Amino acid sequence: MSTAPNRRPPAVSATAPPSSLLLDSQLCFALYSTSLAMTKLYRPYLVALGLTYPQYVVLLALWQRDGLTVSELGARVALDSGTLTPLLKRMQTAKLIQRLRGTEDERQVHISLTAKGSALRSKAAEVHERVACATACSSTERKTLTHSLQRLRASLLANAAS
Amino acid sequence: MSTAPNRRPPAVSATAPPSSLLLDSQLCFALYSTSLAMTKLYRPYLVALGLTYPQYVVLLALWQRDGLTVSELGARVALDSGTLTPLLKRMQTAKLIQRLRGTEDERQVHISLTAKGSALRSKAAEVHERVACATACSSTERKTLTHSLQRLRASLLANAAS
DNA sequence: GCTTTTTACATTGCACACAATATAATTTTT
DNA sequence: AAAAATTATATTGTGTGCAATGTAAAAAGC
Repeated sequence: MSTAPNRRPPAVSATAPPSSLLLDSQLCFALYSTSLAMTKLYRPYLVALGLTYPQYVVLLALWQRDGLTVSELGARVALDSGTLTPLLKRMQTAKLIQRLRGTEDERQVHISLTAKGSALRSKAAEVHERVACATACSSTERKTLTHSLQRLRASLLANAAS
Repeated sequence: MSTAPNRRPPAVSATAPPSSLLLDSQLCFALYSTSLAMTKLYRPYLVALGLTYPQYVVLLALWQRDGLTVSELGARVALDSGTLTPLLKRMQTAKLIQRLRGTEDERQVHISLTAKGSALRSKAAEVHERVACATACSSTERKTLTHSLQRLRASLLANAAS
């Protein structure tokens, strides 16, 4: 690696970039950076429960409906087997879930909560409270934003790779 | 791994979970899954340019202001050196950027665009257009949502680890 | 019934994210 | 000015995300 001049080059390109390419004007970056910030906010609370954020999401899905197959879970949390298989194995090692091969259809693997996994639900509710506070949004504002994001997500999925 | 009963257990827990823990009611999951969906939408367009999404974000920052140090860039895109250092090395290998050790302060590394990196800007503008279409949002709707997310992000950062 | 196709999950490889730690250069303190 | 503290970047290790591929079971076609 060579050396750079002491003073930085002109701050802005000679030809000003179109305003659409300004980092802070982009919806995608607002989404990306806010999602990372949300995960960072969750981290210390979840670490205290021995969880990562994606593992927490999997538990949310299972608390709502236990015994899902890997692909049903994948559809629910929008992750594929390449992500879920190792994640679920770690959760099994942590004794949060069981992975049971289906008897009716032996290709399927059913994921079910252990007592330990079920018991985390009440602590998760506390975490949710703390995070909700940190958003500095009213319940109504959170709901409105959640709906906007869900609508956007539906559009993005509908128009993917088209 | 053992075997599971053919029929899944009762769909919903005996004690219904508090509505706040329903996956689809959570702002955090709406953020997380929508951000992943956005990245997925970008992927094919960016692959055609030899970029990943975080690399595209770094280019957006550099097109706006070239010659940033690693930490200035990190502040701009909300990523730390553990993420940026290997990412920037890959971008250097791809001849998109240069990494130049500072002469005034030799701890710093200045990141500057190569001709190839600068030239990608016009193609990125095309990608932005296509993605904007796929959001199925008006320009006004996108701006409103972007501002809401920026406000949320500021609150999350302000209340992190408190 | 047997082959072909499809489906469900697992594996591999690459690129993030990030905590924790290391290293070297600068600044501050004394 | 020498020692201590701080700062800037790099390294290591763990855990995602995801494309591409592999494998085995089930379904479809003949």
